[in-house]
Amino acid sequence: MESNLKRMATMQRMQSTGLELFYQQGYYNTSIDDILKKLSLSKGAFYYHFQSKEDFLISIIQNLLFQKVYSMLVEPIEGQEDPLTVISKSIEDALETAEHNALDFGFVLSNFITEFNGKNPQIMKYLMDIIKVWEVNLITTLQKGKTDGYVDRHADSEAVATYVISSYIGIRTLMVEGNPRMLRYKYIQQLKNYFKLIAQKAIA
Amino acid sequence: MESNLKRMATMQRMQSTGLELFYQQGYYNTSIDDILKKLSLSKGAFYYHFQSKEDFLISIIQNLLFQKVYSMLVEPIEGQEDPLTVISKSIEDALETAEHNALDFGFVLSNFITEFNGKNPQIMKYLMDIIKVWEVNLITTLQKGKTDGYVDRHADSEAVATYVISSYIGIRTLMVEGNPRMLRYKYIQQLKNYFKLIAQKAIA
DNA sequence: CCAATTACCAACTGATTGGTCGGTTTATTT
DNA sequence: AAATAAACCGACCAATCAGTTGGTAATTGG
Repeated sequence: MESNLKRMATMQRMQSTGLELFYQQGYYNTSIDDILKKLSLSKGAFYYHFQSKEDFLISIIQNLLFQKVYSMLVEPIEGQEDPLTVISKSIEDALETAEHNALDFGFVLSNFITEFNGKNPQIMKYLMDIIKVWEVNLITTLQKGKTDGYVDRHADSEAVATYVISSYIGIRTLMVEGNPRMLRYKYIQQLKNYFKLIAQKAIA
Repeated sequence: MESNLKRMATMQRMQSTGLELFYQQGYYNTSIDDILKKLSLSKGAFYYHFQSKEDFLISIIQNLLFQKVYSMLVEPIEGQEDPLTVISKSIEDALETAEHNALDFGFVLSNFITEFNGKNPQIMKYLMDIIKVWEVNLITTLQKGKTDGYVDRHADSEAVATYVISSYIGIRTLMVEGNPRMLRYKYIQQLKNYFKLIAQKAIA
């Protein structure tokens, strides 16, 4: 029974390192040996815990990635009033994380979408499901914002959500090169401008 | 002298097929044999014309990709009056191309950026240079739009350009899955809303 | 304390890849 | 027509990779 803990601990270590390397080098460009070398583990250990490289990836997406995206981009918005403020805040936080050090999980997600597009429909489904959760939450929050008087009633919540997600994915793609700090500043500035429009009456 | 034409023709065929497969399957996931098989050519032919796979890719980026992005996203805007209208038109056209059939080169560009990020700085530079050309052109056109009275003088042209590029890259990433037609519609709708703001006075 | 289960090791396999090389065919020049 | 060069062929090499297998070390329950 206690061994179950060790099993989980080892699997977690593998998943965590796997996500890190998959993010840095891409899934197809990262060999299982790369991951194992970093952990000082052997092939046998890997295939004892996971059926295949793909099975390993799926477990990472559904366990690690989903949770991280959720806690970073969904939870901070959920049920809050003044949606436009909390949405821009959550995105700004995500971009700041990205700028300072390392793993911005929203970006990991969009990287994976790009990498697996047209190659692995099953993986794509898991990834798009995470996007969907974010999207639905944005829409719900925006709609609630309408009844609470924060959002213009004429705004198309679905379209706004799409636009927000798009611009976030795009700015993260651009931030990999160039001056991330400046890019973030410019981006947030325009996002807030855009939100002003939605907060107004009878324009959107 | 005449043989030079044959050389160029063969190289063009290789580059064209190469770009198509690199776009569909990714660079690292496409073997040289994949390309040669499609062209009924041999390894020898490939290495007669190109030094390496990487050299091949660079030639594709600098010859094919650059020109295509330029003619699709830069040229239609260049020197035109009423910048906001022509910009949204050019993006709408690009998305329509993407939706209907095949190669949307702006998206090829952003796919490559994602794939080579952190792996090949040299390739990244070539790719970001193309983005830069687009960005500079957007900024120039927006600035000209200010003096011509189409764009609000208070608008931050650089920030607007960044925001436009970001959202385009993002929506294309999303369009790979889901309903591309609807996504395009929603996106363009919001882009035009955003542009209304910039056309107004003293807000942006 | 011992047997059984869990966790892990590391050599190996078969397939794929980028790249090489000696040779053949096709076109051009003289 | 002969000689030269350009264009292409395809077998081969070394490296890499996902996955297998037969074993060993550590843990645990009886």
